[in-house]
Amino acid sequence: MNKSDNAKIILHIDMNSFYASVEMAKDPTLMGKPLAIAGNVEERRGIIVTCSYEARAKGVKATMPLWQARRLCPQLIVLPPNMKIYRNVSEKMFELLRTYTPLVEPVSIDEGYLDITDVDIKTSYLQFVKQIQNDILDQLKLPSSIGIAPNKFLAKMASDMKKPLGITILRKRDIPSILWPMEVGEMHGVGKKSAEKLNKHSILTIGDLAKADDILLEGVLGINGKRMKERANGNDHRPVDPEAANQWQSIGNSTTLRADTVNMVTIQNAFKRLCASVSLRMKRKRVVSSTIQITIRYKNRKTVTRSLTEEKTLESEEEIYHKALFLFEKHWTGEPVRLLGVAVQKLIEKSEAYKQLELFTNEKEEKVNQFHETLSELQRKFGEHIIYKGKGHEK
DNA sequence: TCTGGGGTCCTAGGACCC
DNA sequence: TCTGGGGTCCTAGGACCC
Repeated sequence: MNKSDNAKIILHIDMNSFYASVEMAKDPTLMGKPLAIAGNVEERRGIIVTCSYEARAKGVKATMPLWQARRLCPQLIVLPPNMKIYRNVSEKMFELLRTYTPLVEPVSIDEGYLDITDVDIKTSYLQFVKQIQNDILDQLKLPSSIGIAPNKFLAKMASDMKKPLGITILRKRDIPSILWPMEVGEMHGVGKKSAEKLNKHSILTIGDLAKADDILLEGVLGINGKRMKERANGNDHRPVDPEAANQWQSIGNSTTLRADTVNMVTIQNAFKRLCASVSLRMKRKRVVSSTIQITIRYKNRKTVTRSLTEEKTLESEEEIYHKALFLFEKHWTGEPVRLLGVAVQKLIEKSEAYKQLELFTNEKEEKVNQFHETLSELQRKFGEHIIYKGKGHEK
């Protein structure tokens, strides 16, 4: 028994159909109507990003092609995403959450974890959480669902159980009756592929997973098998980390072209826009990178990624564009291209990058000096006929 | 006439070094 | 005659999430 773990009280806050709700808060005449946010609204490739509960009632779902959604719900109101506004509202939402505790970890634009273990609560936890939910609704006009549990995993599963505007408490002792009867694919972290694999071994529910054989699980899911079994048993020791959201692993942009193309000018222009955006975002976050990756998706949806790593770090639009185009020209099969992407990885904070460069240069100098000392020593010993052919003399 | 765009983490093979 | 084993880095692909 882990005392500190048992004692924790974690919340998972999930905004209900966030983009659609923000649009409704902005324009109340949309309330109560079937509303969808979709990318590429005017083009055939649009898909539903999110939709209101009124639209869901008609069968409209996220990731559904727009034309299909319109067929199911002819009255559907469709708006393009306005990410700037959503990000702004999201920031306000997290600011509000930080008034309850500094231990707030944003997970995405519309969800996050709170550790309220050490918050001095005068009323009951349920009352306290109701207050948070009401404050978000009053101040931002946005509905949310909140899970209360002893760890992140259970809180996440709990927030998903009642939508919209739900509050769900999931205690360890509730696990056999509430969590275990659920299908294994409903578990956070178990997607379609893993669920299929588990089903083949007669692991159908979260309860089956909780009791499954360790060796079998490792064979089916690798290292993730053990982790998922632990979670199915209600164990999850990940702390709520307010800094996690500021530690970027990669920054990338991609775009599906208006039509599949082999036109080099179209391709270059797309890369230019993508690289400009990636470079701008790097500058804002004050990071540089030494690894660049491009993505090419072909007409038949086959997707390849190609990357390169260099000693020198990249940051400017021109440098990134140059490398991206180099990678594209080297690896393109010549088939029609559907999507292009550019991403930078292995990010280093700009301030750190200078330090590392200095260190690297110093090391190099030291090595050169050492070499020359050795050389002089040898020359003293054996005479001048030992001649050093440096790089510049080769070929 | 189907399937966007933003991410994270893990795996597996090959190169290379000791 | 036939050849180990550990470690790290790089690259590409895949699963998963919102």
